[in-house]
Amino acid sequence: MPPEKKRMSISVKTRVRDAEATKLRILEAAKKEFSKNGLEGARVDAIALDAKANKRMLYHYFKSKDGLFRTVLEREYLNIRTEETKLDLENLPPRAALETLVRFTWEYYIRNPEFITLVNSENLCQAVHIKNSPTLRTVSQKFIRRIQALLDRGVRENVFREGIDAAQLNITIASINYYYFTNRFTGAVIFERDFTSPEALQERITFNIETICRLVCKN
Amino acid sequence: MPPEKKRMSISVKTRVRDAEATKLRILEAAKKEFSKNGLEGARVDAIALDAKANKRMLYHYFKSKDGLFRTVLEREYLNIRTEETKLDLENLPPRAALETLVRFTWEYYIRNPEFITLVNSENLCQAVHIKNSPTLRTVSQKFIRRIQALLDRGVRENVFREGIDAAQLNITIASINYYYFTNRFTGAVIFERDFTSPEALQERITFNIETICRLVCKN
DNA sequence: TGTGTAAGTAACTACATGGTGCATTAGGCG
DNA sequence: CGCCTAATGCACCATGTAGTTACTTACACA
Repeated sequence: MPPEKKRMSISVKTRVRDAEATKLRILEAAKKEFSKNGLEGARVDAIALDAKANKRMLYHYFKSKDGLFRTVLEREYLNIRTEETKLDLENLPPRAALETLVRFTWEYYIRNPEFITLVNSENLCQAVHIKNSPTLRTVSQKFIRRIQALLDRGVRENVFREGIDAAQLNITIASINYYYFTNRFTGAVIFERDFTSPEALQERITFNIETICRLVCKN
Repeated sequence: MPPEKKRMSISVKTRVRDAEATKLRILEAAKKEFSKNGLEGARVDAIALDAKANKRMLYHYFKSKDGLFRTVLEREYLNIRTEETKLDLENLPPRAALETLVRFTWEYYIRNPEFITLVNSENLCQAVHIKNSPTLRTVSQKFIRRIQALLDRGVRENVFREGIDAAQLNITIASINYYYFTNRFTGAVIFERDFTSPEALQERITFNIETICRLVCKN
């Protein structure tokens, strides 16, 4: 075998042994299983099976079930914050920027339903896994400062009301979108509607944008 | 023994065997355990122990772990709806009635933190336990109609905006209160605040009332 | 081409779990 | 008072669980 073919096999050819690929398969499978059944309900055997990996690998790379959960969760938080970063809030008029933010949050939850149940699991165990994550702290701070800057700009341009706290606003934006999805099953029983029909989704996002605009904007 | 003493023992004396009391102790213990650890995380042995009852009793009265969870959850839903019924929304000015409703929801979650985690568990398993509960359907319908009546009255009295849907409003009121509590642990990490300090609670309920009033009221 | 190391596998363990069979006992009722 | 039913208790089971031990195999580099 010529040496260049050997070299290629490192990066291009489908390798039989590929640590990174295996790790990723495990993480993807874990995300599915944890979000579907919760932290306690998730089965490591099921994760290993779905990842087409051996259970031993899972413990080799992530130490424990909780270690695996921690990694999954941190990746998910990083992912949403990264996507948020790409939002062009600074170059839009304040009101449009605000609406963009609300709509992004909404659509992110639709595209990533796992995120919500993972966060729920983490709160059930009182955030033990992320409590001491400096990375998470840093990206979160950045995000809040960005929203505060948007609020300040809106006030300067005389379109936003004064004295709104960025953290409170963030919590409210998250809540009206998050709650709708996480409680859609009990909601379907109580309100006797299909929460996921296109019409229902349309109605809700419209309502949510209205809610936030009336809260933040003048008039 | 005189017969009246025997009679008394049925209702007054501490009975060694008292089905209703045992049931109640099991239900209280189950509520604690299920809300603390989730449906999958809860241990029937722990429930029996805490209830000072035998595990056999638990299965005798509630058939299975899921049967017990169903009973606990239905009782909790009935409880919040019953308390809501006592709210004097009909005799207050519309705006005050709305504020009363928001404040009640907030305080109910503070007084009954278990409710939130129980509902989260139920949504994780896609509401299998309450899906076919006619009681729950009935009380929920009543509640929504009552809010719709309040909205209508507010419009007639020219203090509320037209065209607001009672279901959407209910979801929003629940969400801005519920989310704050259910996500207070991850929230503490992300926003670097104590979500449960008296000042934080005060700030949040004020913000939430403002949010709802600006959404519903004219001006 | 040979070799050390890291990737991968299968079988296993120790234990905890939800759930039961069966014997026992309290107490309301005739 | 004595009987019959419902409440209770104990010991047990089958199964599933997270985590591990001991081994094999691919492959990057010399």
